Amino acid sequence: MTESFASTRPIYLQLADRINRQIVRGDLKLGDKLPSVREMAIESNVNPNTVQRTYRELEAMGVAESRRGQGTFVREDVHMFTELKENLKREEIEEFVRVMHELGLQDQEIQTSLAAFLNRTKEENDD
Amino acid sequence: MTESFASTRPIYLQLADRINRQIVRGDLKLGDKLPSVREMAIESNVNPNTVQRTYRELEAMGVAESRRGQGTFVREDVHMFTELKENLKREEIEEFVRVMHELGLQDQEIQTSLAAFLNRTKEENDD
Amino acid sequence: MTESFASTRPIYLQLADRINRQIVRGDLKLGDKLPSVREMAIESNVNPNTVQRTYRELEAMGVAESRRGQGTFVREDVHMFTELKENLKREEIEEFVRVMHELGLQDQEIQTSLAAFLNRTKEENDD
Amino acid sequence: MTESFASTRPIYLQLADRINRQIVRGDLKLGDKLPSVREMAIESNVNPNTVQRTYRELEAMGVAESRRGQGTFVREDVHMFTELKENLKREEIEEFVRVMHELGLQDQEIQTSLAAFLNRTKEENDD
DNA sequence: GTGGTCTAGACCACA
DNA sequence: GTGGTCTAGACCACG
Repeated sequence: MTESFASTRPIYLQLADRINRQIVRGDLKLGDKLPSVREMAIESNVNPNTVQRTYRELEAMGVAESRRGQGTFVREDVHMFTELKENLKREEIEEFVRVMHELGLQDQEIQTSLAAFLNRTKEENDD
Repeated sequence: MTESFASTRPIYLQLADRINRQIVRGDLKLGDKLPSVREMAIESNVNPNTVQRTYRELEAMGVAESRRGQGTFVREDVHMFTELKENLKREEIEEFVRVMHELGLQDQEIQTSLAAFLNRTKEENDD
Repeated sequence: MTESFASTRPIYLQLADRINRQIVRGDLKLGDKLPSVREMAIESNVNPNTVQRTYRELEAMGVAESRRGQGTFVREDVHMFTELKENLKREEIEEFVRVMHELGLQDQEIQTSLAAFLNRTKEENDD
Repeated sequence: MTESFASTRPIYLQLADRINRQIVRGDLKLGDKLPSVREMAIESNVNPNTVQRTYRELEAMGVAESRRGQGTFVREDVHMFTELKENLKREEIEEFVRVMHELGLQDQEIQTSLAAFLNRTKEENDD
């Protein structure tokens, strides 16, 4: 039997991913306060317990810290930021390379195809 | 309001994607018979109509052809195969570039990071 | 055994044909909104899914475009219009020639008969 | 309300049409015996009464004649044959011209388009 | 058996 | 409201 559909990564991790990306993009700055558990639960249409678990996860990853009575904040740690960015980058690259290998491409071809694509879109924007 | 989760690509397209990848990988050869609509429906835990729609989609894309009373087959057309492979490649690259841009990387940095990653893993395999 | 009767062209295609003819005749102008799926289903005494399929077909043919939440529209593309008209013409001619051949006429005779008919009706109108 | 689908010409007339075409094509010769009502009913998947009505219609049109105790035969009348052929031809041409006019073509253009089509298919067969 | 069509009815996403 | 997707289940046509 083939696998089913309906992507299965737990919601609390999907939410953590999203917040991580917001940090790396700069939509969330170091030191910023995250929405309260309840706010975030409403915004994201999930259960507050799920958000709670996401925030715990972010703490465990060293990305956020909760301050009793004040809320949860992005840690003010440049090293964390750099590392987070590197991690996301690495994960994306790993996945990309894995899939391209699956499509039968060699390392060299992957780089060539990427370069060609970037040149193509660059030219389009030059028009 | 933030977007919700799992706003999934329609099942019939996910299934088409999966079949396309099987063809490009060589798990399905040109001329191979796909599972019957009913078989595939059971394998994939979806309704036969959904599979029907997938097969119709594959036919519209020129990837498969249905022979009434016999089944649905991968078209024996090398040109199709080449094009399909190119399309999947392009889509993966587009998505990769999109995400990397979202992480704040410039075109140049994307290429550098990829090259670095490939060198690193290459050295590991050389060990 | 002789063939049965009324082995009809699928309803969703008959409906597409009808709409195409309305466009070519000018009953539907480029950019016009088609009746909503539900309206058309009632007007035509068919299931909404059947209309949906018709509209999907028209979209695949490049004749219509669906705008989620707004409706389905005749594409505003003169090239499409010209091509559609040519296609309908060709199909009618093919069918006509096929039937006339079946009645035992040669290509030359078909043209002669048509010319005679047109002259006859022209004279009638001159009266 | 738009018209419904499911073509409505009565079966007994559809069957008469079919027989007429067989005569004009020469599949049925003058003087040939038509299948018995029962045979034809089985062949055509219709009720014997329907066939009976078809044969009556063919008699009324002067195309067939029933001989008590022997069956129904194509009338041995060359004039009838010529006229029948002319009628079918005329009907097809009328319909064709009607539709082409509906597509916006002038008499002259109809002839030109037909000639072009015949030349095109002729060349293909010359290949 | 196969794929193809159609219906009925549900729910979702967009706006 | 709109179109889009999915399910359930029926029936047909081809071979």
